[in-house]
Amino acid sequence: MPNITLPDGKTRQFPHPMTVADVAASIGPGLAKAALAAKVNGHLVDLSTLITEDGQITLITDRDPEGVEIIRHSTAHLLAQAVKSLFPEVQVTIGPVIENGFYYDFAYPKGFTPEDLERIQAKMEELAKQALPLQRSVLSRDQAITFFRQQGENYKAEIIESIPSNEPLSLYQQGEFTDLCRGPHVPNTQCLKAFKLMKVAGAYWRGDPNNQMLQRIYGTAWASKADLETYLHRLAEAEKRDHRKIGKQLSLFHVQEEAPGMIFWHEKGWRLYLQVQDYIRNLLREHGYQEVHTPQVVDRSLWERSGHWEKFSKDMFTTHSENRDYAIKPMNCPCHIQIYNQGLKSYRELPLRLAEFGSCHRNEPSGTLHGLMRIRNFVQDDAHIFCTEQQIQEEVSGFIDLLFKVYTDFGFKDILIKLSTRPAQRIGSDEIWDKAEQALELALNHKQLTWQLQPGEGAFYGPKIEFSLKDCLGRIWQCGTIQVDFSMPARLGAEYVSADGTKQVPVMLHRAILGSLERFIGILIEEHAGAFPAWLAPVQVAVLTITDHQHDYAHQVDRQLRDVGIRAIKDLRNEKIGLKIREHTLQRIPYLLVLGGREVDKQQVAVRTRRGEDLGAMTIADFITQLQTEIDHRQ
RNA sequence: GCCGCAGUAGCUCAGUGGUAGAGCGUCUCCUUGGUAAGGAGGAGGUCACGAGUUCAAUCCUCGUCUGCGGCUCCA
Repeated sequence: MPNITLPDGKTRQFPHPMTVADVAASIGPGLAKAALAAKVNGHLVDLSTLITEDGQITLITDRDPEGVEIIRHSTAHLLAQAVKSLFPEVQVTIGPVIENGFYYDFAYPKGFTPEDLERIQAKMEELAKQALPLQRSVLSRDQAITFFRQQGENYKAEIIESIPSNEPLSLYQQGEFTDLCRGPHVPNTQCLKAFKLMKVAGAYWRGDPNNQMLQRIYGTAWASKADLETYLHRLAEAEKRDHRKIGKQLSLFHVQEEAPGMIFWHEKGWRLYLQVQDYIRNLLREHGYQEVHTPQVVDRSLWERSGHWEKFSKDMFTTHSENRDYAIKPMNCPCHIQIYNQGLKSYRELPLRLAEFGSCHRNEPSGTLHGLMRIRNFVQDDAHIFCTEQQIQEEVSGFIDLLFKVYTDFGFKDILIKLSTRPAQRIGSDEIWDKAEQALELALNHKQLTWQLQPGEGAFYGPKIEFSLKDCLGRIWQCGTIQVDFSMPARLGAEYVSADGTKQVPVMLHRAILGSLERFIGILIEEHAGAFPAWLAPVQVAVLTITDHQHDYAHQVDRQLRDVGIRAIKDLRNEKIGLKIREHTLQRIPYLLVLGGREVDKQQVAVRTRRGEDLGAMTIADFITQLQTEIDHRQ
């Protein structure tokens, strides 16, 4: 006699056990039709689940986020079914839900072509129309292994073998196709109305590069065709923000074959770059950092002592001269320790903060290069803080404050924070790891930040916090970081004299706020879609003449702007004002000053913004005051 | 590095086994025009690079380089 409580608090009593679908039907035919699954006492279950005991039931439809996830998961099964029916020799593996969709990995050495994808999509649509029921059954582990081995599905059998033996396994069958799955799933394939296969890619079995390469098919799935269209439209809009595209349109930078993974910065891109760098440079000076500069090319012996040569030599660019091997520096820290080591340091000098905009080269694998985001030559807003163990937490705390100020100034709000703790292979005692991890954790918690723990993901030399931002397509890129290092100062002989007169090894904190300036600027470009706030805009003002009678006045206006440090250009071409406005608007220049006969007569400028607003005519002095306020406030 | 796809004018792209085309831009001329494209004419390409097949390759095959989408990696 199950007693069922619904979300509105009402209870219903049933004379005998019923399925979830029956419960839905008892509430109303509309719900019975819309229901995809249900949550019974907090657990997601199928509509076919038999309810034998009292419980809380929430029915799930495609209006619930869980409902959309179930649709995505079932669409992954539909994909597998379609692939198996078109390509019987393929073996299935796994097919999870991801953000906005799903993927499924198949073992298929021949690989799928784009044409195959179209055929698969068509097959899926056909199978969806057939309204095939998804039927759940439960097998023992051994039965399941035998079942999949018989089907020739060795990957599935391998997955089951790794599941603890006492757990029963559920299988879902739709038509000819059966897949191992925890569920729940939609009741039949007709519930899958809006999906699209997006791309094929290689993926290693179990994420291990030593294993076989599988074929991964990515797809997106939604509750309705309208949602799917909205998503595809959003995607197309997001692609327009791509920093590589905007970099070309606005002539900020380019790359070419002769220098893979390295950037040719054009004038406008470089102004943006310098603007970002100057901002950080001033901030670091205000916050007690000493800016230094160290060599690009350093003898191999230093890298041997730091440990880089042994561990990372294949990822470093090297050069050779007069019987000596050199490495082009992949990072600044060993060089900073050389500066630290000049002269005996006292505990009174700590914390000592050395900063450098050092150009670093890393020979990243070719397949990982990506626009400005992942490159082989980059500059970090890098600094190393030499301090005592007791000073770690305060330094970390101060750093996080500084980082948030910077990210806010640049207009970022969505910042992902991760704390990575001790890996299996590491140096340093457990006590010191405890202390360092606690210092990082406390610093995060004191600021009430949400963060994610990544156990075992720390560097071998110490734990770290990472601050990441998303690009226009939602890909996550690490930007800021702070890492505790127990290893390198000792390896390279850094010491200080403590209060009791003994020599001690300082702790070193590696830290960067922006991380790679190139990567940060890449994300900045996408965040603003190239329409930078005035304080960052490579060109802040364009002075446009209507006819050549205004040339002298345009020179005058341009001169006045430059005299106060405003980045201006003038456009004196023999073109109509409409064309000039169009072109400079497309170049995302914040302010356009239109000069015609009227402006010359009144000694004014007519101001138009890149958003198309007409701010009217004003004196150049008024315009400068207004713009400078905007720049000063980083609006 | 691995899997797949791509590389044609400065840019965006079309195209074909018989040595190439559009729009925009550039250049010249006309036009002096008031808030998102004024008009006319001209120039511009070793079809990424190297081999092979063929009477003939930008097109087909193989290799290399680079880019794009993923995977792995990211001191």
